[in-house]
Amino acid sequence: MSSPIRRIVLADDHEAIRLGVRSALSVHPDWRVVGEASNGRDALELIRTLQPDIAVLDYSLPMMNGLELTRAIKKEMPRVEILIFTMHDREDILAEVLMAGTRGYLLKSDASKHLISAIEALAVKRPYFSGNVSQTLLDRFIEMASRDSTATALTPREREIVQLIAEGRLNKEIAAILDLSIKTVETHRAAAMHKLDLKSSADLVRYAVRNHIIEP
Amino acid sequence: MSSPIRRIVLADDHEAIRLGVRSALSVHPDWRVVGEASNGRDALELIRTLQPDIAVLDYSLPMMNGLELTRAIKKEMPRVEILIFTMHDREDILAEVLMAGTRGYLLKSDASKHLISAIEALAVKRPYFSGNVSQTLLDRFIEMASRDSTATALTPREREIVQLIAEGRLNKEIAAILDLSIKTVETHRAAAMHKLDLKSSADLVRYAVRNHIIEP
DNA sequence: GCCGCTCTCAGGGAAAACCCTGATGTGCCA
DNA sequence: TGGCACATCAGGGTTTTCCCTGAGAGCGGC
Repeated sequence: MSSPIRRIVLADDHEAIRLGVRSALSVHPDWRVVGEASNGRDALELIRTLQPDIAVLDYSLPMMNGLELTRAIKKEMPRVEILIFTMHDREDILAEVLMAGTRGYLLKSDASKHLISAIEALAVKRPYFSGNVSQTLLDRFIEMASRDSTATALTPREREIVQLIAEGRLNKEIAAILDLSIKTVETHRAAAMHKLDLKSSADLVRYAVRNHIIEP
Repeated sequence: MSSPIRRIVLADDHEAIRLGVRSALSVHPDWRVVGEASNGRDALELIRTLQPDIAVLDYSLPMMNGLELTRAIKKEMPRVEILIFTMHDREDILAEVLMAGTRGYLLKSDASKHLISAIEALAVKRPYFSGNVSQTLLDRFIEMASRDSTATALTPREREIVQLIAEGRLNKEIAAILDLSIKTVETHRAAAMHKLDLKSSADLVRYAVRNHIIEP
């Protein structure tokens, strides 16, 4: 079985680094670097238009740093997986970017050996981290990240309602359970489905199963 | 974590054997023998009323033998797991009862050592077999059994339509794909949901995921 | 040859989901 | 203090699902 194509966008203010990453990624036949940016603002615009699977972002980007950029991307396009690429081996930065929704963190000093593995991990939606980050911090966030996954995009209320829908409840029942009007339930349902780009409620159930919001 | 309660019905024409099985099962705190029958017809009636999780059936039952009984049960109540309990170590019988929908086959000579394991297996919907049945036969049927699971109850057409529904297709789309009228699709959908005792299409999707009809 | 199962389709009505727009209140935070 | 995200609700319409009954054709088993 061949792995699906992964479309990748790079953002780093140093052309040399972009070139290095690009050539490192070229060893993999199914990975396509579809765009590059040298600052955060351009990167966001580029990612909006290209909708890549993975974004490799320098933490210290001009105009808009990797952290702000990550937040912006995750807010708009939660399905884009983000690998933060930095020279800082600092726990506070890692914690920040993890909370912003990143699932990969790679030190530039580790790049040559680990870049491939990091992209591979993100390609199948698994987290990847390098550096001497504390194991406990890592565990805590991996746990959270894999539990939440792309569900980060949903508000708590939406998530709650998605869960009830996926459990097979009718809007009417949900309204009764949560003491809301049916209209409100409909609104949340529609909002969630729109955010996640789901077309039918069957899609929604599969989403909920994949993201461990419910058990199959 | 505590395992859920398993409700069990016994059917054997020898009281002594029922007593033996009952006491063997009593070692397990979560297993309840909720009913006993000494012939096939009574057994079917009992299973209809009690709707147990598991039925332990003698193959050579009076009135209606284990094979016919299995067919009847699986047709009406596919979720009831069946353990055939027999003194015949014969491949043809095994093949018969497997095709009828049994997922457990236990020789009376093996009862003391294997009864517990057999029930344990069925309780978590895994097949169990004892005796010197041929490995190839066994493999072939385990494969089929685990792929089909309780989905045996569905006709091929129903299964096909359940799959498409679970993939998020509308009745209209399914009708177009299979070149049927929407009404026919509705009929199959309703039949499948009724057979499987599903209330909403969300239930149907979860069923499809659990039974590997679709990937989440 | 009749019985039962499967697959096919239909009518018709009730219920629910889906879609869009618009509106109000609340709380946060820059 | 104005903007923004979130949560709440409504009107009003279209589409889809859900539910029921009924029915004919084909096919394999007893």
